[in-house]
Amino acid sequence: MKEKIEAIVAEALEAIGVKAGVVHVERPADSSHGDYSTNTALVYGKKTGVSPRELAGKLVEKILETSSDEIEKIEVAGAGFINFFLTSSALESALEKGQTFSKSDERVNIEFISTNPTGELHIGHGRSAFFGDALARVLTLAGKEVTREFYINDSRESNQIRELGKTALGKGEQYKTPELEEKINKLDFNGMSEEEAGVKLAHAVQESNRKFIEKGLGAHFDVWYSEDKELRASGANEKMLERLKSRGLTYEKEGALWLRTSEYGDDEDRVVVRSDGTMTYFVADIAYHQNKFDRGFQTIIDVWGADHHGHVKRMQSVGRMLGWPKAQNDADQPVVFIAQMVSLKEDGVSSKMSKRAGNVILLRDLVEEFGIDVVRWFFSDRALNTQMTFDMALAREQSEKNPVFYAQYAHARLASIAEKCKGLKEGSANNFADLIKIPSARALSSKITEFSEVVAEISRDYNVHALAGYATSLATSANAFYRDVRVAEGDTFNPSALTLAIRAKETLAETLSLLGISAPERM
RNA sequence: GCCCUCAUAGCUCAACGGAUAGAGUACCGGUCUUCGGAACCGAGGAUGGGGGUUCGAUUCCCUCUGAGGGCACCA
Repeated sequence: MKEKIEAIVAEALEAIGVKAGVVHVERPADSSHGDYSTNTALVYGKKTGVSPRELAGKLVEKILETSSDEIEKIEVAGAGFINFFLTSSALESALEKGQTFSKSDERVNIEFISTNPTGELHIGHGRSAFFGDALARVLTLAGKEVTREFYINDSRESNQIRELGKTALGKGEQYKTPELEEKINKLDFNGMSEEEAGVKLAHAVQESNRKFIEKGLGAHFDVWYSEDKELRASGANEKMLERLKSRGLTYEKEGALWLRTSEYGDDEDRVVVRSDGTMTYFVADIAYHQNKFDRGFQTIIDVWGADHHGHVKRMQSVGRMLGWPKAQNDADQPVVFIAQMVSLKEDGVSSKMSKRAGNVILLRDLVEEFGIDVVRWFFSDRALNTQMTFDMALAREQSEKNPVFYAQYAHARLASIAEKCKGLKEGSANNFADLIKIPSARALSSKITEFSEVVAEISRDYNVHALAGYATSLATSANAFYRDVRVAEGDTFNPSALTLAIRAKETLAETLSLLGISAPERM
């Protein structure tokens, strides 16, 4: 419906001789401003030298010429806004139709979490984990072909694997935690080199992380990409290096080989081969992204932690260097999302989470204490770039009054009503048009039809946290409806009210499911 | 020193450059013979400072202050 209004406005704009550009139609916060509203006259008034209200008047006149049975009323309001009020039949058919998303042949690869196989996931990983997972769900629903990918930094030539190996052999302390020690004690590293021991231990760590991600977090991956196997052993790294060299993109300095990234937008050039002859991780990273394009993905999304933001520029300069295509919205590739840091608050004092200081909170512990639904909600209801502070005491205190329960409760209540109606007789006719004369019933209907718009918008702007906000407001609308309209009365039920209640329940469940959160029938 | 984020109500967070800046929580007051009260209704309470662009700025630009992160031949 929103697209339709946008088309109507754009058409009217053109009809009165204004060069059609982008037209924005939105849902006004205040329902007295209609179902949809547009600021088109304000935006184009200036360009055409006409006052916004005058232009709005002309547009409305034009729109009214081709009367639509979907629009009940159009009005010009405020500085020049045009407000649209839908007819009950338009609302009803939008409600029945549900969400429709046309299949797109856009192939999207989204890589997230990708923790090193040197330790467990901590709360900092929660952000990228839940953001990536929910985004993948949204994009899939929006019709895109999505591949979820996890990159395993397990190259036996990397320093971290060597360090891990040293620790395994008792020659080092790096990455040592009680959990890691437990793993070391269970494994046999007899006669192994540091490298071999590192690979073996990394494999064990990765395996338990994978289990936790799938079972504990409920996030699944289509591809677990092994750097050691796919890039090192396969020779892809070497091949990439040769390609860079042969195209004259590298040069030698101080015994090392440098890549000319600064000529493509980076702050400085980067080392690709150290003076000892080994390749840096950067080569693998380049080869990896090239491989994603080679596999046929048009959009490559990376979700990284804030500590990796410095890599964005160099990676995108490589994109320009190698001619990687732009993303659909003309963004540089790879498209990178940075999850801001999680800081801790203990006894009212903020502190940085640091492994050395021993104040790391594992994601596992959080899930065990609060349950996956609460944790998912907590990490998903705010924008990715907010620097969230995690107050353990506050989380504990608020877990019982967490907004996630509010949404789940509304769902359970609607489920209970639907269940109850199964044993009742259909009551006297009460059609939809009559039902939505009740403001809260109309508001709920409208809110339900907003679902597809929320999904469409997130698939464009990637603001996944809008889902939580939508779930809350849908629950609020459902509660208001519950207050005003009785679905079951005595031994009969109101058919159109029941239909509305069921649609609300389904939509709430679907929204929660996009967030990876359960929608219980009873609580 | 350079680069990236961020600064909104007591607290945790929202707001394609638009209409009276919204929620939750906390505090205060009210609803209630419950299709499930984990509910509903109401009140008070906010854009860090200073410039600029605009018909209009929380949003864009400059600057100051404050917070976090990054500036390796580690990943």
